[in-house]
Amino acid sequence: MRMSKLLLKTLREPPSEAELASHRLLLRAGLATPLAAGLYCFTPLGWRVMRRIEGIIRDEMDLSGAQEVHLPALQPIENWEQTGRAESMGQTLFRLADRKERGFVLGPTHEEVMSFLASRTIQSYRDLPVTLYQIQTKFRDEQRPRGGLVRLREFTMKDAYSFDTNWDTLDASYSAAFAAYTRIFERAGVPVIPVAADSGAIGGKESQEFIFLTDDGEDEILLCPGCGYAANAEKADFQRPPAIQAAQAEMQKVPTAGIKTIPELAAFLNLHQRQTKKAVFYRVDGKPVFVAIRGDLDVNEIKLKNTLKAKDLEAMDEAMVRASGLVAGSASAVGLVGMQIVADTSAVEAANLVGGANEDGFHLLNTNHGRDWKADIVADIALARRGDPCATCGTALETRRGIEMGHVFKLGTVYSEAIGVNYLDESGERHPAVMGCYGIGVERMLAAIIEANHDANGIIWPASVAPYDVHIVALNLDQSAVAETVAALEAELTRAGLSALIDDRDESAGIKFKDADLIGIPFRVTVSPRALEKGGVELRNRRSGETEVVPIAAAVARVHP
RNA sequence: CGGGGUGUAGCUCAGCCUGGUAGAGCGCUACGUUCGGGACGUAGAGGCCACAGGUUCAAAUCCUGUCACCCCGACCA
Repeated sequence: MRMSKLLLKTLREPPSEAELASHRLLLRAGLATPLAAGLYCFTPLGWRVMRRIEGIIRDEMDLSGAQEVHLPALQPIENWEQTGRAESMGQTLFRLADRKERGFVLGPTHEEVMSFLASRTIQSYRDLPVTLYQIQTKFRDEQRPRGGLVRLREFTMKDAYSFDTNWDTLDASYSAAFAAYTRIFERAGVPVIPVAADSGAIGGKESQEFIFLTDDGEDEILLCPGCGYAANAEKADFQRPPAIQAAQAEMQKVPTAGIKTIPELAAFLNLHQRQTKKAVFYRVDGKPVFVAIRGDLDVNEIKLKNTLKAKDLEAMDEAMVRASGLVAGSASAVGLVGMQIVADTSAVEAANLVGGANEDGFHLLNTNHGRDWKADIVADIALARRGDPCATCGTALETRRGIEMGHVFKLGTVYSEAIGVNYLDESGERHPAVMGCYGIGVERMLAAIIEANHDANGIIWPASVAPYDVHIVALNLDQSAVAETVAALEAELTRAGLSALIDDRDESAGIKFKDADLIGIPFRVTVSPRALEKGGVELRNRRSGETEVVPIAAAVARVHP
C-alpha cells in the first residue's frame, strides 16, 4: 500500500476530548474517527487491525472446535419477551418498529436468537455437545459511552454459546472456551487475568471475566497476593473482620445530638466502628428495602440485587424515606414495619451493636438480632475492600483497576427452557440443553492492545495484529536507486507473504519518521541514498529501537517471524 | 439518570469579563527553496462563532431555553 494513496490523516495533537492513551493514539494515528457518542468510523488502517484481531479470534475458536454462524442483529421483540429480557434489559435495548408496527430490537447480545437457532437444529443427545459462535455487531443504549473504544453503543462482539446434555460436559465446553480465550489474548498482546465475576443481566451461575489491568479501567478488581484469588469487586468474597464478642446486654436509648454518620457515632461513643450497625435504604423495583450491615462494612449493591433477585435497585429518594418513616442518620431496624429488612451476616452475628433509634438525635445501645429486631433475609451482601482478609487464605486483599475484555458464563438451562432448546436422551426422555456463553469485545481489545503497547511516540503494534508487517520509508524517492530498491523490497516481501505500507509521500524525512512511530508498525525499513551507500537498507525495530543496515534479503528474513 | 466541564476553521486554542467588520499556530492548496527525526518563504482557500429565542442602533460577547460532546458515579464486551 502506498501512503500517498492511503486514506489516512494523522494528527499532531489529539482532539481535546480524548484522555485515555489508547483513545488519544486511536485518533492521532487516524485509525478511527467519532460519529457520535459511542459510535466510530474506522479508516482503512484501523479496519485492518480490527480484521486481524477477528482473524485471531476465528482461528482460536475454530481450533477449539466451535463452529461459526451468523445471526441477524435485527430481531423480533417477541424473542426477548419470551425470556423476560425485553423488560430486564430495560433502557439498554435499542427498540424500533417496522412499518406494520411490529416491535424489533437491535440485538445487544444473542442468547435468544442463538437459542432459537439451536432449537431448530438440535434434537438428540447425539447432536450435543456443540459450541456456536459469531462475530457480530451489538447495539446497546449505554448510559454513558466512554473511553474511545472502551464502551461503545455499537460494537463488535465475538459471542459463543455452548449446548450440552448436562453440567459435567458443560464444564468441558467451558474449559475449552476458557483455554481459547487465554490463547486469543496472549496472541493479540493483551495481558489479562481471569477473575471471578458476577453473572449480571445475562443470568447464570459460575462466571469469570478476563481483565486487562490498567489504572484507567472501570472495574475494581480484588487480588490476593497470598493465594492468587482474584475477583471483581462486585463478586469478591472476603472474611469479615471478627466481631467484638460480648454477652447480650440490655438495649438502651442514648442522646446523640448532631451525630449522623458511623465515624461520628463511633467517635462520640468511643467505640470501634465494628460495634455499630449501619442502615442503608434502597428502592428495589419500586419498593422500599431496609439494609442493615455492621458499621465498618459497606453494602455491595450487586450482591444485594442478586439476593433480592431484583431488576432495578437504586438509593431511596428523600420522598420515599419520609413516606417510610425512616430517619436518615439515625435509622433503625428496631421496631421497623412496612418494608423488607435485609441484613448482612455481620449485622446478625455481632452482639450489642449500636444502631439508630429512628428518632433524630438518639441511638440505641446494645441492639441484638433476634431479640430486638429480625431480618427477613440474612445474606452476604458486604463489599470487599482493599485490606480485607482473603476468604481462602486470610491475606490482605489488594485492589487494582481493570477493563473487562472477555467474559465466560455457565448459563444452565435458563434460555434453553425459555426458548425450547430440548434434546432426547438415550432413553427417549426430553431435557433442556445446558448452556454456556462466552463473549469478547473486539473494539475493546483493540483499545487494550494500544493501551498495553505504546510509548511516548505512538503505538507499538504486536506483530500479530499490526495493520502491515513492514513500514517502508522511502527517502529521495526521485533517485532511481531508491525507487528500484523499494520495488525490489516490496517484491521480496510479497514473495515472503508479508504486507508493506510504503511511505512514498513528498514529505520531509522527519514527518515520515514521526508518522511511522505513531502508526507503530513493528518494523520500519528506511530506503535512502545514505543506507544504500552503506550497503543496504535500514531496518529498525519499533519496540526496541534497534537499528541496523542490512541487505534486502536479510531485512525480509528478519521481519519474517 | 445525578454531579462537573466544554462548544469559535480539519486539529489545538485566543477573543467573551468591558457588545462595534472573525483571530493565531498546526494542517490544507499553489509556486519556489529545502531534504535522515514534525524545515522555510511567498500567495491562497477555509467559519450560521452548537442551535433557537430575547435584550440592543449593533451580539461570538449580555439574558433564557435547547442540543451535542467530554469527565466522575449507578450498567456491561
